[in-house]
Amino acid sequence: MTLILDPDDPAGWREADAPASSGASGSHLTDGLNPQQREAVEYRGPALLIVAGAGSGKTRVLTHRIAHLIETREAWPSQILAITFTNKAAAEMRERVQALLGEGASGMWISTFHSACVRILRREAESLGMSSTFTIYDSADTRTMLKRIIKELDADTMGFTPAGAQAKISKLKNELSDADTYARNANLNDPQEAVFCEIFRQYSRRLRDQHALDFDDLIAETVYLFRAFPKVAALYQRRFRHILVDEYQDTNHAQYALIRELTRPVEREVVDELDAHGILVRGLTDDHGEIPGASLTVVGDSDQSIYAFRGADIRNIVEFERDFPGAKVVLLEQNYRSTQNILSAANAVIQNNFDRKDKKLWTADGDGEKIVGYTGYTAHDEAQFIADEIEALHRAGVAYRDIAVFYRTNAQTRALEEIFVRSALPYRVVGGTKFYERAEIKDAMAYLAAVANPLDELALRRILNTPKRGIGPATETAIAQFAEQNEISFRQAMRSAAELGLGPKVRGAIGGLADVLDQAAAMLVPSQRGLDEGTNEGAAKVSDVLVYLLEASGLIAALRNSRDPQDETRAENVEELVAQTRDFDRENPGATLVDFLTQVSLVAAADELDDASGTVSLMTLHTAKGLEYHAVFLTGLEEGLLPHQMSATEPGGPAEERRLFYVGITRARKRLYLSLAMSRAQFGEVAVAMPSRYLQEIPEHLVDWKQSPGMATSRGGTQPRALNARRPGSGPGGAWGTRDRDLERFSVTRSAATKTEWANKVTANVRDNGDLTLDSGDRIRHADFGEGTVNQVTGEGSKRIAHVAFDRVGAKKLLIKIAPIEKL
DNA sequence: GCAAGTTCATTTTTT
DNA sequence: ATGAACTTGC
Repeated sequence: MTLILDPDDPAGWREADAPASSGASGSHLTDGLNPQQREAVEYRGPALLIVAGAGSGKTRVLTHRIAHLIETREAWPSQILAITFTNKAAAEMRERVQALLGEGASGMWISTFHSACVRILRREAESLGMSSTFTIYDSADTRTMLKRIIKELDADTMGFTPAGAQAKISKLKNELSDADTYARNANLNDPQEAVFCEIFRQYSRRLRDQHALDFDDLIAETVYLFRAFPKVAALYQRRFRHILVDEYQDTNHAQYALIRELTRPVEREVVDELDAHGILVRGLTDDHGEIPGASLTVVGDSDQSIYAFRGADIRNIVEFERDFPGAKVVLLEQNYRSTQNILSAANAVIQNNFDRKDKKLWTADGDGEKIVGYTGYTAHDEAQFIADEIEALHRAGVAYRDIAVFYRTNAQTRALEEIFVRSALPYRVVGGTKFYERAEIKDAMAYLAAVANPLDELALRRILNTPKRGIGPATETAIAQFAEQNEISFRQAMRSAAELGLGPKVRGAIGGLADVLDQAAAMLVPSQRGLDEGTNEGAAKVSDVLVYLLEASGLIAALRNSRDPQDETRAENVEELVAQTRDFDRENPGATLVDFLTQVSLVAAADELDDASGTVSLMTLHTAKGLEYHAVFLTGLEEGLLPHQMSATEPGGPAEERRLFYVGITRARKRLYLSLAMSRAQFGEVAVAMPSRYLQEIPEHLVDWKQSPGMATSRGGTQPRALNARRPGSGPGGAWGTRDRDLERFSVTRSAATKTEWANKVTANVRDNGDLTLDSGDRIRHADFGEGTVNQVTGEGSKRIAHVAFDRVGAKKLLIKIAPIEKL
């Protein structure tokens, strides 16, 4: 029996074969599963909720369920829509399903909410009166727009900020509200409200004029499309017979509504109409001539809901049974990831959250090692402990890629990075400063965006004077006004530069830019054959267009010829972008420029993770969701950081922070480290930090404190000290969280000294030992570690690493080029 | 219109 | 402490 796959049209599939009996062909898909997992794979019905505790094998269940549906011939791959949280998770799921089936399963839609919606919207753009090449604006783009709007409306005098307006608009869109709906219910007598309505309206209008959508629109517009055009909706309702949603606890109202629309039955009249248009419906209809709603499977864990700030509504999962009457619920509680000690800690912490269904993770694999705790004097001290422990793990055979360091805020990476660089520890920050957020990359991308969508005013204004070509703000405003008055686009107004009464130099510059963009656009037109066949044949590759734009616009030349030393790095970054477009062209033959722009817009932090890289991963607790590591370090476990200061005022804030901690704990397979600092620099000021309240929720016997908060404050002589501890002082034994003025003073001096010597590694110049040569046997002195003997030197050039046995603190690895050392 | 100097806010998490 | 944003002088 062969599967004949027609990815985009499952028409006629019923005639192909009678479904095989599920037992026989699906057995290898249920072997080795526990009874609950097996039920989750085999259950058939309109709605299924899988409550999957952390590490309970939910990805396995999902992939097996999909494969089972296909192998039993209950569904064609093209009838399956699976929604994951990140593109990486989607790719992984696709691979695993294909591995289970042993053959290609093309036609399945496995993607994020956003990617799936873009795909639908580009296809159906016409219905919405929009170009299929619409631009997707990221949060930086929308903030720029809002900034302009607020300025023009003088709304800043009323206390409006771009960030504030952005948050509020995003929240409204996630509730499926729009500018008009909002204005109708708003109290317009309140001037504050009235101005906000105007901001919202302007913002929406500009997006529409520029054929651009923001992140929230991607979901909301798809819902709108389905509600306004039942026939369009019916195409997708008919196609997707099985919808599976992962991380359901983090869906917001708009996403919930989208799922509701997709699982709606197709009414008889619409079915008839589809039939009349030659769309096959035979075999899909029930006795009433309707196409029944798709079957829905959602997987989630309300204890891991950590995106309420972004509109995620925990009620979606809590009230699933009410929303979908007759839904089956399967509970997965057995954990296959972590040791019992780690799970006991996680259970103890999450138990403190009220109104949750009691649920306890358990494993059959034994207690494992104790959790390790450490309290540093400063963030640098904490980071040093982490670096040392990572080295110890590595020596014990744990690969770097199997180790991760988590933190609450991105700002915490600084201290960690400084110490990791100095310790020659290979690491990678996931998320954080993203490549595509760099100014020079955004510039280059804006050129591409302006070519792909000529109505994209934001992109045009960005590149208008980048590189510098003598077009200043005055000229920019003049063009914008001319466009407004004549009701033409910004791009068209540029063509009319002659009518603006500008000088010949400026006019030439504008014309030159317009010509470059026209030329690039011409490169992208497919050949006649491509046009006839609706393919992209004959169109220039993305990399070729980018190279043309960079050279013809003078952008790359400006960076190369600049005397600003940072521009050299920027030129390299732009070249890296060119390399990335080449990769894209190679991996996606026939893909368009718009495809490239879409992919870039929708990358998530976790998508950057490269499993093959031999590096330690650093990321926020949010990014860590869904991942797992052999060893996990949870850092900065202090009041004000976790729970974060900002969460205190939010209703449900502290509970969500606790879930965040819970998510962090449950990422660890074998080893878990909890660390904090007694003092932390914030805004350049050093402040005393208190241990996080959540630490006390972990039973004492589970944690082995190498240096407890009490020890760190008292610095008593009998206690084990930090590996690079300062002189132990004397003093009364401090309790959990007591202050110590000596400590404060000490920390300030230490960190200040370190800071001056070790300015930021990216921007400022780092200490450079240059050609310092070291050999085994040499004696050196280190700023922090004191004197020691070099055992060995490895690596080449600037990557040479000294393996040093220090007299006081033992063995360390140092990057010779930048370590604060001198030869004695 | 541009470069250098000064002020100022910034830090919660992200598709 | 740092980088963005604004002001001042050429």
